[in-house]
Amino acid sequence: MANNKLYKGSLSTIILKLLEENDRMYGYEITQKVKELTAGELIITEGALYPALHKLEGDGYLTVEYQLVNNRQRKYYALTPDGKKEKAAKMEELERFVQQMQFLLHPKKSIDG
Amino acid sequence: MANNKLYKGSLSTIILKLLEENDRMYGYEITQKVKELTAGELIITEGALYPALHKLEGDGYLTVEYQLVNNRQRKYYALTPDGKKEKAAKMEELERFVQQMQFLLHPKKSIDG
DNA sequence: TAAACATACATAAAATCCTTAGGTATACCT
DNA sequence: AGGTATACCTAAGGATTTTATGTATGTTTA
Repeated sequence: MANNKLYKGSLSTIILKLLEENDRMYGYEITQKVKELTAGELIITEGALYPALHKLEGDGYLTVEYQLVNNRQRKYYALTPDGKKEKAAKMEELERFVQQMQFLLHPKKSIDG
Repeated sequence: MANNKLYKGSLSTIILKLLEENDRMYGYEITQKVKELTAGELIITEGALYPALHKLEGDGYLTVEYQLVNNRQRKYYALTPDGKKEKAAKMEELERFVQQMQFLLHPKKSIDG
């Protein structure tokens, strides 16, 4: 990903979450969706995305379906039952991360402050 | 750091922020402070911490002072003026990161919701 | 109609940051 | 004497990302 090094480690969480919301997506679509949702601030590079998708698939969290649209091959990914569990676990981990960062970086404020 | 892979990239931000609050700290103290603030959930490993401190020093963001306490050598680090600027920039980056994660992961909720 | 841009996939080398594993040394407690 | 805490350090390896490059098709623009 470009611009922000903090995203390291959160890419698979983002992918899993987007797939839960959209049922099925293909790689290029994911990059565009992330760009759209963050108003162009977050760019997922393909060199990061495709290996991440392949790993999630290899781990049994995603299924793949090929579809030809406008004479272009798309690979649609969808969550498996294990993928849904993994998504929930990753989300919890991320919430803990954000909370711990609050403790560290805003120690005098309350969590919602 | 142990336990949570999401911290990748945020270690230097944590160090800079803690140094701003405590004026000067030594390495071991930082590991203990982080453990304390996160109720033992976040452990900064020394293999991550010391190289990070050396890099921040090399980049001109930290000064070093040696002090002998109880016959043990401590290296006290403090922010330089550039370090304070860097700390502010890193904090902004982190705030943006958290906000972008909200956009991505809680798209139907408001930011404080 | 050629060039540029967008769509859509992919890999490989290099960089980055971290974990794991070790090393040195002193102080304290049992 | 051995274990734990304090206090510093580095090096090998792993995981993830950036950067660079490749293939191919469709659409827009000069």
